[in-house]
Amino acid sequence: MKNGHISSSVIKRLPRYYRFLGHLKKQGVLRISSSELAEKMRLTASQIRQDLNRFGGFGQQGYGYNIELLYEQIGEILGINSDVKAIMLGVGKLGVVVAENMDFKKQGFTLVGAFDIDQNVVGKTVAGLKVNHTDCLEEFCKEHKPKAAFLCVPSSAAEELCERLVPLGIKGFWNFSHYDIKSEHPNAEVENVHFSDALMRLSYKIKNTDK
Amino acid sequence: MKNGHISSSVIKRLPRYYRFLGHLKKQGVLRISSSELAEKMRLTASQIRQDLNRFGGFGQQGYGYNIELLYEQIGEILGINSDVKAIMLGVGKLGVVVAENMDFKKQGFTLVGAFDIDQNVVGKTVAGLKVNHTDCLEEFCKEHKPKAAFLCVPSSAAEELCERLVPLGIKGFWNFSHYDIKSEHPNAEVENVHFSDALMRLSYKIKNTDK
DNA sequence: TAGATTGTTAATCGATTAACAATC
DNA sequence: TAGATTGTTAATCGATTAACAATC
Repeated sequence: MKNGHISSSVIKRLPRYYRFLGHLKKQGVLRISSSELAEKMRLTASQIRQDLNRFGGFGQQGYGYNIELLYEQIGEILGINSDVKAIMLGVGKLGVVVAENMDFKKQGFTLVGAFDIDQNVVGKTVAGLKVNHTDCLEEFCKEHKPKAAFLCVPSSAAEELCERLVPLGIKGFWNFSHYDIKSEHPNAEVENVHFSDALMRLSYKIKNTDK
Repeated sequence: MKNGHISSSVIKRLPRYYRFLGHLKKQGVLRISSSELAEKMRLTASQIRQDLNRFGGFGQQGYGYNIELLYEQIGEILGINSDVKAIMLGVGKLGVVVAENMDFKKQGFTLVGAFDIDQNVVGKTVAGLKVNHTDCLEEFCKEHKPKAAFLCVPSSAAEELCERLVPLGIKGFWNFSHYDIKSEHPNAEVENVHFSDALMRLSYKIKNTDK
């Protein structure tokens, strides 16, 4: 929209750039041109130059891009180095796997709390945190002021939770539930992880190959 | 591209339509107009009519869309009713959660096999299936001819696995690893579930709100 | 029939690609 | 310097939105 605004098409591609650059860096490659990178990533050189240039002139004419530097820059853009406090809602099987197997620091988050309504779960320790009852949400948020919520609850619970979380200052949701946060809370930032959506699209694609 | 080709922008929206229609159906709503649905989903009525019309005239002038019917049609388009054989690669914590908590039938898949290289896991039962050693992959695929693979392995293992799976007739990948299948196997159908990508984008969005 | 709402064409907007002058 | 490759403008392509005639 306004100048300086970065389109979501560009943002969506950033983590992939970050991943490819990370690999190249690990392999000890020092520089790469937009056309070489384009070939690896199956994009056009033009698109890469356009994308990167939205954020500044990271390249150098006649040379290309310094991988180490570009990797750092993209990380910075994505906020990898920030430290956003996040809480986990729902500590069922999925919540536990997510909480214990992700290194949130690498994405710029710190998990500061975990909540569930199940008395069999409340009090247990997950990812080094004692699980609180969801009743404590208001109190906890007023004290710790988390800005992100990871929703690993059924969609029935998600609706009510979002109604509470938004006024409590939660700005962003990492949403594993099927509740459509964006349509009810258009100002919230939302990243959905809808397993079944992905599977349905895969089903479509498999059905419609070579058409 | 060619006429009859459905753009991926449209495909991406289909599961969301399906979800909203499912809710409306459950609520007992019988019909809906494109403008009512647009308001609920925060889309434009135009877009909804365009999207649906790619697949046929499901609506009726002066009336709108029959919810039950449209729901069924979109399900059919997505291949919800097909029965694609799928295998799970990697039965670690994530693989187990995915295998045991998804109702694959609802997305048109049947899980017919599970594989791991860890001898502590091989032989165990997951989602009703005995876990095989990955060494048996070739034999198994020749016998059962699965068309989809669910990759819940580290990216180091994913590369080699894809090299084996593609020649074995796997057409589609549901990829939880960070290995970039598409850039090495451009003809494979791929749906990525990259947890950390979503988190990085969320980080970006939180950092750049109200800009 | 009159009113409502689709299907569909045309207009607009945005994203991608191509081209090339700037410059390392 | 000459060659390479960026940054950036212009051209193209595709997706979204608007408009309206068709029709239930």
